[in-house]
Amino acid sequence: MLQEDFSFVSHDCGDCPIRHRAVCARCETDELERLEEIKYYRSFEAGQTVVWSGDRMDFVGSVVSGIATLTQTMEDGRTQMVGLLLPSDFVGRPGREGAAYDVVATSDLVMCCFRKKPFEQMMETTPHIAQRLLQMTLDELDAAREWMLVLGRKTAREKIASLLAIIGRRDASINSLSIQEKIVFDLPLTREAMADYLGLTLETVSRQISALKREGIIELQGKRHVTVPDFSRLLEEAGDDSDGGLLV
Amino acid sequence: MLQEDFSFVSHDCGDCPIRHRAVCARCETDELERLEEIKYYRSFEAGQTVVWSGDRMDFVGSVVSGIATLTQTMEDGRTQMVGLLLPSDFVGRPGREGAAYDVVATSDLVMCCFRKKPFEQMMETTPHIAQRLLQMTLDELDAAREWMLVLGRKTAREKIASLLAIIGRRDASINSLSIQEKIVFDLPLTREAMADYLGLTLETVSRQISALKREGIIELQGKRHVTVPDFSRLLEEAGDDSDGGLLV
DNA sequence: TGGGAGGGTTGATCTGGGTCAATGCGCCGT
DNA sequence: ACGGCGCATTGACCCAGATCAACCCTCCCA
Repeated sequence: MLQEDFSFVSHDCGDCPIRHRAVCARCETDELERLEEIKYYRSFEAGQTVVWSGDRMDFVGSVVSGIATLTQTMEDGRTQMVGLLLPSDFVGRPGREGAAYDVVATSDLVMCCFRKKPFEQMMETTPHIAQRLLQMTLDELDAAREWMLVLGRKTAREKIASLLAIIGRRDASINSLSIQEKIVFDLPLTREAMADYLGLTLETVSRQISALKREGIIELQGKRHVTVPDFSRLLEEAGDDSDGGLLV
Repeated sequence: MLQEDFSFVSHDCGDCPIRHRAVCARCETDELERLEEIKYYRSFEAGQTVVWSGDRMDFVGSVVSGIATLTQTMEDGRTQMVGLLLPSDFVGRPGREGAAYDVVATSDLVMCCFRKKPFEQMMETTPHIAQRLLQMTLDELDAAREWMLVLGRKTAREKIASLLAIIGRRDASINSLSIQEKIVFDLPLTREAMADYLGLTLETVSRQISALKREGIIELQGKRHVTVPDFSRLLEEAGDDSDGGLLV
C-alpha cells in the first residue's frame, strides 16, 4: 500500500504537503532545490478536465488537495474509471508523450507539477528517483490488478463494499486513525462516478448502498457522509480475503 | 505497446532470446557480464505453479518460451487472471518480498531468472536499468487499465473479440507479420482460462466463440487454431476505438 | 417564491450471461 | 479396440443487474 512505503511526515518541499517527499525522500539538498526550480502549481474547478486522453502532457505531478479521476471512454459513451487520484497521488508518465486517459477534477483541485523534460533529466542523473517512481508504479499496478478482480468477479454488493472499504481505509490512514473500529468519511464521488468505477449503473449503486444501510453495515448522514460501525463486517461483505484492497 | 519500445533483434545475452535486451539495451559489456553471472534458467511443466501468491519470491526474470498466467483467487474459488505472460515478458518486482499473484505455467515453460538481491544491487548502480524497468511497468499498468475497461464495460462478445485481437496482434508482431490482412494463430489458453481472463464462464466463452465462427468473423481449425480473415472486422466486434488493446 | 437543474431513490420490467446438465469429441494408456 | 479423462459444445432455465420511468430533495438564481 502506498502509504506504508514512506513516512507521511511533513517536510520542507515547499507548500506541497506530502507526496513529493516520495520522489525526493533521499534527495540531497541541492536536488531538492533543483526540484523546487521546476515546480509550479495548477488549480482546477470541480468538473474541469485536467487533460484529455491523447493530449500531449508535458508535466508530471501530484495532487495537493481535492480529487481527480482517471477514465477511459468508448466511442458509444460507455466509460470506465481506471484510477482515483487522492491528495498525495502521483500523475504522469516520465518518458511518455501523450496522456493515456482523461483526467478530470471531481472537486476543486490543486496539483503540484513538474515540467516533464527537466524532471526526466533529473531522473537520469538521480537514480533513486527512478527507483522511487518504479515502486510507486508497481503499487499502482498492484492496485489496478486488484481492481480487475473486483470488476471481473465480484457481485454488485461486493463491489460497493470494496469501494467503501478502500476509500474508508485510505481516509483513515491519512488521518492516522486505527482501522479496527468505527470509521467515518465522506464519499468523494457521485453515484454515477462510483458506477463508472465499479462497472455498474448508478441505479444499482444506489440500490446496493440502500441495502447496506438497511442492514446496518453502514450508516448515512445525508447522501455522502458515511459511518462504518464495524469495519471488519464491511470487509466481509467485500469478499476480501486479504486485509483489504490496494487501489489508489 | 511493449514491442515497440526496443528492437526485437537477436543479441548476445546468452541463450535467452529476447527480453533481457530490454533490461540491458544500453548496458556496457561489463554490465552484461555481471547480468550473466547472476542468471540461471528454470523449467516448468504445463500446469506447474511457478510461485504462489504470498510466497517469498527471490528472483526476477523473463519468459523464454511457453506461456504462464498471473491469477488471483478468492477464498470461495472465484479466480481472475490479471496477466498473461508470453515469451519475452518480465516477471517479478524489484524491491518486493512476496509474490502478489499465483504464477502458473499453462504450457511447458522456460524462464530466465536473475537472483533478486544482486539484480537490485545492479539496479542501484546502473540507472538505466531502473528506467527501463519503469517503462516496462508503465506499459503493464496501461495494459491492466485497458483491461479494466474490458472487464467493466464490455459485453461477452466484445470481451472475446478483444482477447482474440490482443493475442492475434501480439502473435503477428512476434512473427513480424503485417496486421492488416489475414491472421492465423493458436490460442494459448483453454476456454476456462479465457473465461478467467475475461470475467466470464467457460460456457459463455464457448458460445461466443461459436457465434463469431458462425458469422465468419473467425475460422477455427480444431479447438485452438484460429484464422481471422479480416482483422479490422474483429476490432469492430471488440468495440476498440483505438487501434487495439495493449494488454500483455 | 418558484422553477429548474443536478443529484439521488425507488419501482416495474427485461435480458445477457450464469447455472445446471447432457453430449461430443480426441487422445492416451493398456 | 476400449474405456476413461480432459476439454469443449450445446440446450434449458433462471436470476442479478440493466433499462426505463417516475419521483424526491436541495440548492441556486430569477
